Amino acid sequence: MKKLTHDFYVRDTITVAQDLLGKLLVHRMESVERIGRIVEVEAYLGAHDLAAHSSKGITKRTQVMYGPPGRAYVYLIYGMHHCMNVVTEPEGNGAAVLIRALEPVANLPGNTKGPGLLCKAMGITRERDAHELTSDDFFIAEPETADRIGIIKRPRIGVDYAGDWAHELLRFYIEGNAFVSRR
DNA sequence: TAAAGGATAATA
DNA sequence: ATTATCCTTTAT
Repeated sequence: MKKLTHDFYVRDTITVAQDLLGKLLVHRMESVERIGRIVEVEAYLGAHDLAAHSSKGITKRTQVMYGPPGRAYVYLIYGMHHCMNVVTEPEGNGAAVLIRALEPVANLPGNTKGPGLLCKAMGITRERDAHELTSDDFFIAEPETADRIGIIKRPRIGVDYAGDWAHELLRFYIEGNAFVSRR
């Protein structure tokens, strides 16, 4: 399996977000290897993006987003669900890509349509916050066979409070895929 | 459509 | 220390 390296993540966030579609998210734990194909993502561009957590500046929570790219940013939302992001762009930009839905590939029980559900199925918790995605137990890889895919662009979900940023087309998903959370 | 639930960040 | 808020899900 071909693991994505630092060079992949350091690029422009929108580019990385769209390139992540079709890639494989791999999490190895307690001798099980869980694998899901990324079918839906959202781009969070940095401090100027009012919908991004990093727009509040550097805090204990957001310092991961401002750190080096290629790391996981995992947080708890609404007191009960975990969401996973991937930090992008050079250190200091505070940009990241939220993984919103997976298509099950291996050892993924239950629903993976939605950021909270996918983390539950993958076994991802805050213990994986700031974890290097170039590591051997938690990473993103290039699939063996990459078919050509169509990309649909839509406004992000759950960010109505972000003013004009709420309308930006920063949510991307694979056209026609049955595992996209909403359409 | 609304309630749940805990961490977070702002306020005091 | 207290409170408003939240990149969601589930159940009514």
